[in-house]
Amino acid sequence: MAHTKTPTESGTVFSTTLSRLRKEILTGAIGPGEKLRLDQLRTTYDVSFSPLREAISRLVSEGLVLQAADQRGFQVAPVSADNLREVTLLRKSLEVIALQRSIQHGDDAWETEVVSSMHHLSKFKSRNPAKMDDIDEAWEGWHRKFHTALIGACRLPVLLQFCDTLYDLSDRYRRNFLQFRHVPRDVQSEHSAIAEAALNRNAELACRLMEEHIELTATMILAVLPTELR
Amino acid sequence: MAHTKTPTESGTVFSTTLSRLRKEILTGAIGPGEKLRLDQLRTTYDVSFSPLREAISRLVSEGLVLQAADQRGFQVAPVSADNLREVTLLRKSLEVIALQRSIQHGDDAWETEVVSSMHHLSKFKSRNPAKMDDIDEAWEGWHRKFHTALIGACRLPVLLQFCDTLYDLSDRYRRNFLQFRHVPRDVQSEHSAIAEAALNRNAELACRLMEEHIELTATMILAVLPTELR
DNA sequence: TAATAAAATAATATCGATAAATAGAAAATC
DNA sequence: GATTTTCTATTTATCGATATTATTTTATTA
Repeated sequence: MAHTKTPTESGTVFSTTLSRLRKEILTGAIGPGEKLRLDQLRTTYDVSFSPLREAISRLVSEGLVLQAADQRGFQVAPVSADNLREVTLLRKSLEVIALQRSIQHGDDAWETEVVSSMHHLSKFKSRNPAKMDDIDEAWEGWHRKFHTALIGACRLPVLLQFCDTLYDLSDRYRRNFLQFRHVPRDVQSEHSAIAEAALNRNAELACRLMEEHIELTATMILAVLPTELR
Repeated sequence: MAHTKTPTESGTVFSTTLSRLRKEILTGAIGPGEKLRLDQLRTTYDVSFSPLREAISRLVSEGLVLQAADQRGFQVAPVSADNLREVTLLRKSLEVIALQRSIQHGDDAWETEVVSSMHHLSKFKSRNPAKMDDIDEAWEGWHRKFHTALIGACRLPVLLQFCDTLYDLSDRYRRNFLQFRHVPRDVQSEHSAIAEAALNRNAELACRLMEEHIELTATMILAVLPTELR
């Protein structure tokens, strides 16, 4: 079978499989606690075991997948209020460190990135519940870019890695439990306030706003989290 | 070939390969920046590609191995003063959070673990430079157990994972650059002071001592780090 | 009928082989 | 002589098959 590669997909089988798996877990297409059946995934993704297992193995380090005991495979990490609280606590602690340094070191390129991602994000007036899928995916992309841009100039690559992991871990909660609900909140203003403070090099304010932003999201998720998970 | 399994080795091929690789990188048996030749490792460890690559993939997430561009394999993460400074900064930030909570929540089992690992560690009067290998490996084991025990009761599993990763990352510097040097320092006293403060539930003191302990080690490594790495 | 054991089934972990890509060496060109 | 090009050798990434382990089903016994 001549494998006809989709032009948009590039890189190795491993990396595309990793992205695909991560996305399915973040969106909830593969739900919390769900068992990962290797043979089924292998068929669905049309790949062999090696790159599939390699991808899953990465997600284990990231905490999105749990490795059961030997010979008993993998499962998507379960969700719980405790886990969300921990992830939120860590995200606040680490993003504040990163943001503070980023504001300190940020150069022109950094400002450009912040302004640009902020601009793209602000173009989504209201997240139209009609044609959700496409728009949502785009919004999610820019939202992540925005948060990444803000802390991107901190010059601490290991920390950025941690922040990225924590973003994924909390993102899963938001996308699984907050997606289709009406939230009484002006996220747009929160974002622009953070961006403004950052660009004005007001580190203290920016960090405080960021903490509040992260905390508020977590609070809203906790409020709607099924009781059996609390 | 009937694969005769060594009785001491247990678990999957993957997990033993992961441990072995990690150890070789931490000790410097495979040095910083060194390329990982898959076929050579495969022969040395007598395993096949799948579990080998899976193990390497994990080490990439941990930051001990770098994945080069597609199709260009892996290399052990290089060392640099900047990286050591970052890892030190993060270790201090995160271990303090963990230690503070651990002191807050620690129960009898926690106290026992701390006392026990402290005791074992203190039995190594001076690290005899003669029969280094065996003694050093044992000391390294208890040293890690001690640090793990201190923060073990924090009830933040994700944080513990981060701390473990950071311990590895800084441990590599210590074992590669400080091992055979005489250090003008009473590490034993530092450890017992931290343990005492923790058991007395004096979180503030314990955290301060821990920060100093981590910082001091880093300072000494930086002092002897080859100039081209600074 | 409940509990246990045996057999069948399904899933995982690992292997050895193949295909694809890169890096290095030799030849050709300017 | 330096630079580019082609060919070869090495190395990586991926595959499909096999062996091992867990789970479910069926049969057996108390």
